[in-house]
Amino acid sequence: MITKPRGTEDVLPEESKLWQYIENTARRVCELYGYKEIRTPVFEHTELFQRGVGDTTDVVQKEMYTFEDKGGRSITLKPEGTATLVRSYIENSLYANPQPTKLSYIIPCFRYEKPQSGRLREFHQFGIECFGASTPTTDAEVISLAYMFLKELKLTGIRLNINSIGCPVCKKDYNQKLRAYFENYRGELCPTCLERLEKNPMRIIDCKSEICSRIAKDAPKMIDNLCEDCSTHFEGVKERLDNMGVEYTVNPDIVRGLDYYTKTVFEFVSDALGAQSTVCGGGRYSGLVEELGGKPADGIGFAAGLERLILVFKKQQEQLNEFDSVPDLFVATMGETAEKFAQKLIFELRQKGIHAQQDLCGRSLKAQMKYADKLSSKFSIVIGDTELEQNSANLKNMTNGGITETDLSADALSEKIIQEVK
RNA sequence: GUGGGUAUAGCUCAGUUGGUUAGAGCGCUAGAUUGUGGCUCUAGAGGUCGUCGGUUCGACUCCGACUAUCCACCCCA
Repeated sequence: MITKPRGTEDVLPEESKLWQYIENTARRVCELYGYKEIRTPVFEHTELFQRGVGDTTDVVQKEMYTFEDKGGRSITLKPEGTATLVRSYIENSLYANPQPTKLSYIIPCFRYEKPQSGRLREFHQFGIECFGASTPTTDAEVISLAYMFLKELKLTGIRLNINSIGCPVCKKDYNQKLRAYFENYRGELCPTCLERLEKNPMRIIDCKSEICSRIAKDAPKMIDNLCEDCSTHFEGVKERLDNMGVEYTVNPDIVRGLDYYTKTVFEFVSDALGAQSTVCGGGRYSGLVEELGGKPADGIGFAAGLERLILVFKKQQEQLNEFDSVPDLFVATMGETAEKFAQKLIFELRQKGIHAQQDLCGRSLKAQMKYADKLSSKFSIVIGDTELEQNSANLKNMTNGGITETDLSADALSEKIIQEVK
């Protein structure tokens, strides 16, 4: 037997209802906010991510699906969405439209990681990006979109954390302070954190090891070391979130792992998920458009992991059946003449928008009725020689057993069904 | 990439200190007098016990490797 590659998943029919519900909710909320969908390639030139996501990040260093195509180009399967959108924004001159440019996407992403629940090698993200607007109002709007999306999904146990990680100016000063602080504890830090001390001391704050996190507790916080511009920006964002009633916690310890973030960063975490609890994460990036060869423009966005949202859904008991099936008809038949007649009748009913089915396995009448029950058909009708002769049959309401007589025409049947449903 | 747990029917799981034809419930298929579902009863199909190798007279059971999966680290959505 050939099995699916490690870290991939089949979405079976039962579950795809949930996917569609989530995707439809995402699209609806985006429309409300004026975000337009953009569709981009599954793969890009490797360089885009090296420069966009950052050469030093784990994602680029060890998690990318990179290969050489037959023309000798280095190609990479998208590990995230932002770099691609920035590329597309520049390449298609979207900056020439009235700004800002508001884009949304639902894409598959690929990262070569060790799978565990909530972490796959192929996973899906719904995200948005807003280019060409640097006001705090923009940050607040973007965060509120994610907030509304999760609210509309009726997920419970989700909290919003926000932070500011500053701009290149204050980041530089801060990194120096941080490095100086951690130098005092050089002997106690874990090996990974010793590496971080050289490369990116901010990540030490995120370390889960007992010793490091105890040391990090008293380390200077970015949020206390913001330059004036960043500080007013952050205050502005908080004020506007408060104003809309979007609940959040300022968490000075959230540090995003992708290089491009500046100023506002945020994440939504679920208490139902264990280690991979971030259900949605994002932030502002000021230098990225320029870094990728465009004229300087600010950007801000987020991405939500669809598989993780689905996990949260499944853990929520009250999976209320709002995905209930529509009223439908099962046509049971006896004999070949009736079976052919039924197929044509069903064909016509479907054109009228009535959901209709018949047996395809050559079952006995009794078995057909059982099958109709398993399909949870709302209505059934039996057609045999008698019915064909009289051009009339009994329409049965499967929920209450009620019977209505009807002509054997698509018009009459669909009318009767619509009446019954009311 | 590191550490640990798990692997028996489509699903959830039993399987005695290693002993011959491997079980249950649910699901699936068919039937319970010939044209009507749900409940009940009966029967049937379905397993190279994750894979490969080792120990043994004999392995689902013990050992090893591999693979998959889960948990934590790491990383992130």
